[in-house]
Amino acid sequence: MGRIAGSNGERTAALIRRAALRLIHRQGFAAMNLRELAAEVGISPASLYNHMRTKQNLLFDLVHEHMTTLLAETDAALAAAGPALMDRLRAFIGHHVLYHLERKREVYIANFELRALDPPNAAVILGLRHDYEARLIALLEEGVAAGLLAVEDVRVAAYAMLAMLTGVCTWYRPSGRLGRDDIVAVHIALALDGVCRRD
Amino acid sequence: MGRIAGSNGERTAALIRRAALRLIHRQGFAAMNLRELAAEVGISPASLYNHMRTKQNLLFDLVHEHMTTLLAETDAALAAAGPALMDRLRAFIGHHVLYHLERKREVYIANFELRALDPPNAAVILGLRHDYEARLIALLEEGVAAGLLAVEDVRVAAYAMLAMLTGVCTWYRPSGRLGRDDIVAVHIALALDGVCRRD
DNA sequence: TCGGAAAACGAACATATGTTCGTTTAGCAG
DNA sequence: CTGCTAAACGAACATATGTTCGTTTTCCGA
Repeated sequence: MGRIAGSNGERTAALIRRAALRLIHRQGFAAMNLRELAAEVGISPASLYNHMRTKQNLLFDLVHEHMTTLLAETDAALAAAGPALMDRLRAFIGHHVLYHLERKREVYIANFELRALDPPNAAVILGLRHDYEARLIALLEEGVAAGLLAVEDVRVAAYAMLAMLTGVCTWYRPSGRLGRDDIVAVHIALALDGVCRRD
Repeated sequence: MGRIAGSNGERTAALIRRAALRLIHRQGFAAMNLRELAAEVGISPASLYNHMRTKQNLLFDLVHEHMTTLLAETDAALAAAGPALMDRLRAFIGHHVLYHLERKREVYIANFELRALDPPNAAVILGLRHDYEARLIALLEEGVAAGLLAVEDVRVAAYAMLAMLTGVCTWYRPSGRLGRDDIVAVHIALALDGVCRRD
């Protein structure tokens, strides 16, 4: 059997990436085998190698694209927000939650399959993650300096906020009770004001 | 070669569990192979089966013991706190963070290796997790009813709080800059009051 | 139109991996 | 002391898995 009529490299590559995201998200990278991935795409295991170098490289590509997209979109959202610090902080939170609602598979994989990356690949991703965290840390520091925010430790606060905001990935279902805007609003309120009533 | 002088069933079983926690935490359950585990313990792969039924069962035992311990300790902490709602809420948060600092490997595994459990095993663990979440949801509902708390959605708020509080597992190092009590205090403040300054 | 690149396939390889089996030795109850 | 059980071992099995190879067929630029 040779090349199949109507086959198209770019389309097949996209199918592979989408199926890989599903499978890795459901079972984890180590538990996803390439025969299963190939079956999902509808090609033979050998054919996967027309579109990727190795299994490890496939994971790296998926995570790397996600991280660069996240960074670029975040900067765009910050630039689009008003100049006031609280507006930019709200923009950061809102964008983070929305992005994580829409691309929860990518986010989940990027967060929890870091250990499956080869050390050099992991270092690249950790660098990008560090850049992302730096955006929030800078906002918090600016807010504290301006007297708008009160946190005992900026770095820990940033990590805690990110953990909270990223948590939506683990339970969100598009068919759920709340709409996206509701979820965004709840998280902005929680991050800024906590659960206690303000009088 | 037969039984080794000084060998002891209970001690070996404990060594296996401890080594398994380390390896699963570092590499993930699917990526941990039993030859590596056996080498870490200092026995042969075949000998593992004197202390466990299957690899799957080992994971289930680890997660199950963690969840039942967490539930029992939480109830004890709540019972030991004062009767006022805010005292109990602070006790829940404080205990959660402390427990997660001290047993971050168990927590990480219980949260992120659920998908590696067989469906019947996973159902048991999900039930225990649901019980745990119910403790916090009940506290939040009581606080809202009493007018002490203000959250738009109790269930989402509980999930968000748990995600934030559990996040410490991903970055905490005992040798780090902050002591445990500092970290607990920061998280209680963040969960209750958020990052905004209160005047 | 025609030849090379692209994109698929079946088959196989080398290795990894969970598990079992038979055997052997140490500990301990009677 | 004796025999049963606990706890270890080496060896092997059956299967799974990432990857490569040679081949075949389609697409497309020259």
